[in-house]
Amino acid sequence: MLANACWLTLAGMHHSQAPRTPEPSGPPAPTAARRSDATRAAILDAARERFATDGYERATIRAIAKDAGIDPSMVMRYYGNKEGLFAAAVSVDLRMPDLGAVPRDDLGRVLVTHFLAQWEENEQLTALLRVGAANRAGAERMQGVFRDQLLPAARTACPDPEQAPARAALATTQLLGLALTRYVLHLPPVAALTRDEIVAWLGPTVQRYMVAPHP
Amino acid sequence: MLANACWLTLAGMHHSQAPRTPEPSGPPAPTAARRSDATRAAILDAARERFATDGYERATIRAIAKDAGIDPSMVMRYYGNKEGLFAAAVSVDLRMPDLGAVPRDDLGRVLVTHFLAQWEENEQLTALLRVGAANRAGAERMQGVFRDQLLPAARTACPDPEQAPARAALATTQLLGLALTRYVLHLPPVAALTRDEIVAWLGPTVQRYMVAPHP
DNA sequence: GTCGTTGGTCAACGCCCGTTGGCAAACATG
DNA sequence: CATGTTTGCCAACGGGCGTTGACCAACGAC
Repeated sequence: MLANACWLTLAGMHHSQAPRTPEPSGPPAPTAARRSDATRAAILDAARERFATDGYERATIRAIAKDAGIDPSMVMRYYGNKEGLFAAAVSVDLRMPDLGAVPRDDLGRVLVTHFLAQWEENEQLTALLRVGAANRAGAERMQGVFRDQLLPAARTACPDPEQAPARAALATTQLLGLALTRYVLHLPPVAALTRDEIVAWLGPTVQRYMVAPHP
Repeated sequence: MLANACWLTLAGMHHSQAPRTPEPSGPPAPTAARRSDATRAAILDAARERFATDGYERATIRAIAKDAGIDPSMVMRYYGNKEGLFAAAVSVDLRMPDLGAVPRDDLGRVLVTHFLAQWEENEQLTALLRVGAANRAGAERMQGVFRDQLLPAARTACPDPEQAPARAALATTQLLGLALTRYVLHLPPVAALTRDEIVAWLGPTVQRYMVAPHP
């Protein structure tokens, strides 16, 4: 989950910590529990919330540290720098279902329902969207999510896999537009829609983008 | 155009300038030409570009002034503060056509075509989108554009004007999602689409959101 | 008990930001 | 030419930022 911690530059992780215990062949835990795990988790929680509500620049390390109840220098020790913190705090997993197993006529509804649920239970998605709009590096991170998670799923659903990138991208325009207007801009008429209304309206759109013949 | 210059706080415009010439009943020009108009325009141009490419926080007054070839203090004198500069630089006019005169079956294609053209010839739209995603005040500004420009246009096009807010909002999710992925995130498969392809794919979507019966 | 390791605080550095006020040149007006 | 206004530059301010390194307390192994 912390695999790609170096995100914009390659300079981060000066204070990276290796696990202490050299595997005494005891329990099968690959990394031992550290005494500071609670603090680390508190930092990540605070960071996720700040990044989601304030965006990258306005989410200061000092504010995140204060939210977590510790000193700003702890953030630096555990995550190297601000970029490392963002990389550690925001590791999006869309939990894409197996689209091959979904009845073809339900694809649109299933996708919209899935994304609505993901977005409302995981504030990392809003954080990533905000930073993606603010930052070139954030935009590249979003491209990575599209490439590594959405595209493979689309390939299993599209009739012609060669069309998968375009079709997945079209669906993404609709789904990200919904997220932007509803969770970031808070456009009143969008925020007022119920989930069922959104699925009823957007489902056919995504359905068409995914499987309808090229217009 | 500079009407609502005070944007976030009410503190701006300390150095607001009134026109000097007290209307000598000469030419019908309401405000006389100032010697500094070229500089003012250069500042606004540089500000629009910086806000569009860097977003609000990273677009510094110092960088904008350097781009315009003048001293940062000039920006303060002419536009009060950073918020005043943004308000002056970004005054979006979507130039909405009279949708009542558009054949009902062409509504979707006309709207998508119009937005594509607007977006590609006016970098203020990208600037506003970036700031809207970064900033609560920016988001409110986008809400204002929706309320004052999109909604009135939608009322003349929707069969039932009572449904206009929801229908205009749905169309906005699709159009802003396109702008976000194409002009901000630069998602490769979206950037690769031609304008005609976009119109062919998104036109029916917007058409349905605007006039199709409630699902 | 002793001592290395870990968790955590504190004070500060250097930088860049928005912003301010003073001053010099260019201009306009009589 | 003399005077007031506009245009512009310069140097600085106060503050917040990311970041660093010294220092202390608690813990764990032997």
